[in-house]
Amino acid sequence: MIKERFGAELDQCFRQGVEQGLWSAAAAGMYVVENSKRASHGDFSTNMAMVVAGKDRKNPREVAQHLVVMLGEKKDLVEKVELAGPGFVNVFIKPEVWQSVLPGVCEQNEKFGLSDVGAGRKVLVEFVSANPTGPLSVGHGRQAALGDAICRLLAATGHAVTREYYYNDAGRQMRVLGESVRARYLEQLGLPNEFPEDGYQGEYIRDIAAVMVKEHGDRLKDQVDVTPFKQSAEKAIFEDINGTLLRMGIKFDNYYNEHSLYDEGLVDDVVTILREKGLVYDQDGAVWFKTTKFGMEKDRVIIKSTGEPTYRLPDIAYHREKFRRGFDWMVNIFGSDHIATVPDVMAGIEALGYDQSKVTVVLHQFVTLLREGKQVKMSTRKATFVTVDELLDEVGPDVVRFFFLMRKADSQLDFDLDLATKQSQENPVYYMQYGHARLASIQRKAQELGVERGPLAEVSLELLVEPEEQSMLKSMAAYPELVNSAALALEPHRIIFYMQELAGQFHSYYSKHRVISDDLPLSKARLWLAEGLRIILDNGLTLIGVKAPDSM
RNA sequence: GCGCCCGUAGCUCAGCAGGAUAGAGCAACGGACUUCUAAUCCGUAGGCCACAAGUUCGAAUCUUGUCGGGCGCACCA
Repeated sequence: MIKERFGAELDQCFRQGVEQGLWSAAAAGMYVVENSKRASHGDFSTNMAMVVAGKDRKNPREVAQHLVVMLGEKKDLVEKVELAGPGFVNVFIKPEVWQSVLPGVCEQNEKFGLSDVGAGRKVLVEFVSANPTGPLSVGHGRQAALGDAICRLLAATGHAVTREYYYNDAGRQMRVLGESVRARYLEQLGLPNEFPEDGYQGEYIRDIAAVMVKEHGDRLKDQVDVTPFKQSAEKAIFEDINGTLLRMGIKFDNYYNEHSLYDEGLVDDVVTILREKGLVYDQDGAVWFKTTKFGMEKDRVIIKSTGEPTYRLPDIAYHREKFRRGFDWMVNIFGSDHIATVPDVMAGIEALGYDQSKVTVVLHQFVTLLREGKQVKMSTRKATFVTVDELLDEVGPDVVRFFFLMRKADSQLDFDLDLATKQSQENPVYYMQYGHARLASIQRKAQELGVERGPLAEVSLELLVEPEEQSMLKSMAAYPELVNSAALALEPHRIIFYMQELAGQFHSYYSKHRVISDDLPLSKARLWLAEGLRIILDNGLTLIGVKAPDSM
């Protein structure tokens, strides 16, 4: 907010310089304003002089000198301006300007930081999308936390968000699942059975079979078609998955069944359209998509010689439906093992005449689970994977979400179970939550003592002059910009890093200064400051789906 | 062999669009609770930003190459 104001003033100085013939307009839009890293460099600094000098072949320090004079005249915003180094211009903002951010924070309260940069654009975010073959594992957990936080960020920035879960209950995987259940069913009836070679060995299969024995007795023992087993399994597993997601606080708006694409002839449509465009051909009994036309190394099969489509075809049809449903932006969140599918689908979108730049794929790297410092090996087929439910049992939803979000998606993530389990200083989750609890506690204490912070308009905010107070106000002013950039970059981890920093500033301040004291005007100002901090911690935690407790 | 991601302090990682003396947490060491919650704070120590070249006023950041780790490269999803 303040940075934008300063940026506008700087632009005006630039234009003024052009008018006065001090420099050309060549550098327009090429210079930047940044937050100074060092207090001695002021609040903001700009490289404008160096960029201008580079374009016009002038001496940067001379250009900077002009700028220093011009900025010095912005007396309602600027305290002082300094020329430094090779031509940086460092600007110190007046304390009262920083103090003025506080009323905005407190009045907007839970709305502070929200924006409408999304302008109501319709965004479809697809994530988790695990087929119902078993409980959600740790990898899905990362995707769930990431996807949901991205949705929250997009919603906070004025996008109309739809959360969608895409699944397939018709493929080979599901058939094997049905066969696995049947084998356990027969086993529990004491009948001969053959467990599929690549069957699902998890205990949950036995549970599903047991329910079937209870409901149907041995009536299904001669059942040749696996459908009833498959259906029971799907139902039970989806209930389980949804239960897990709900424990994490995640609700989808829509579940999209791949099968419906076939029922509505949408898969055939794609083949027909591509064939008409000459982008498809038959060879060796299979149908091939000319992906080489879209810069890929070789063509890909979309219908196998058995007549079954490969996963690409319904994926393409699904994306075509996303476009036809009128979304302006489609965000797909995939594990890095799905990298290979991305170019295929993108080629399909392009081939069908849609704009692939409207599709953004967020790939996240794998999760390594550590227990006692050692990696826990996981396999879906064997029962050796750790489920999200187990994580939730051990550490609770706040810790789970936090750990999954604290790294950027590109990085591999170590989930250290021992660290996550610790309710101590080593566990970074509590740092922010504790900050919020402390801030809430201060307000309670003030009430107990009968110290009213009173109406904001009557509070002497000019008393907030401590360096710690100034720097917290500065951080607070940067929050809305942070939310915007995190949303547009689809990077929730930025919120976490910001809040760790803000909570740190507060903890440090807390141990150095007292909010409530004998000085009533000062107490009031600081109580409002504390309230502003609490609001931002609350809002930020909400964005990543972690609770902001009033006491711990 | 090819494609994508990663390589920054002992460990786990930030570093926004190239900017000034590279940051945080944990671990280590030394301190601080009669005062609004010590799940906290203060201090010390810790670095060839994997390596090499290039681009430029300036590179952890951009380009190329090398090395190391992860994930892919199906008529599986």
